[in-house]
Amino acid sequence: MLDMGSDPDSDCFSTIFNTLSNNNNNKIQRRFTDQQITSLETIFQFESKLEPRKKLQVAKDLGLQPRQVAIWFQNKRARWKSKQLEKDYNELRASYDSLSSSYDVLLSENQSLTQQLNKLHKLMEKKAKSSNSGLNTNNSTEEKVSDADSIMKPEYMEHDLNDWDDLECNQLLDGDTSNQWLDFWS
DNA sequence: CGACATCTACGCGTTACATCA
DNA sequence: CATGATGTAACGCGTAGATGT
Repeated sequence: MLDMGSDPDSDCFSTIFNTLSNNNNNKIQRRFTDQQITSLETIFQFESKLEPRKKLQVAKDLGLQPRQVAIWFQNKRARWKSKQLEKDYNELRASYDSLSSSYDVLLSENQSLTQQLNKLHKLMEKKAKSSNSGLNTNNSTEEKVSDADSIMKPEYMEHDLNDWDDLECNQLLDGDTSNQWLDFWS
């Protein structure tokens, strides 16, 4: 992109332009007064863009050139947008951090539950082996509930333990399914 | 009615200057 | 006092929409 701003020749144009558009200065930047700023800020709160007629009126009221008012609103919109972006970023960041910590908690719970399931699985295998070896003296068709079974929640008992291998447990927190979990907990 | 030129306002990036730590 | 960081008025450029020819 052509950078006219850093070109000395363009400064001549700027000077000419300033002379034409600003009666009394060129290159001398004059800060707006506190009253002018306050008025402009107040107007901006209600309308971030000015109708041409309103712009002329504001310029007249504040003793500014209409172009100065237009530029002030342009810069103000840019500053507001920048701050808004920063605010949005911070909110998203906080949301992400919250989700991330929730995920860590879920991951920890998942590992704990997986360990419990492994222990139960081994207990069940042990029990099955002892039953098959004929050492089980209980002839009743209804087996006595083992300690392992007694601590399992009913909803877990609905599933065959063989279906709850490590892979499947881990899948709960992997890929697309993790979103469902996070949605559920949010 | 469509094509083109001109004007206007805007967003974006940048510059030049003022202010402050 | 010098200097770097920050804020801000103003600018140039590109572009979209409105208007005129």
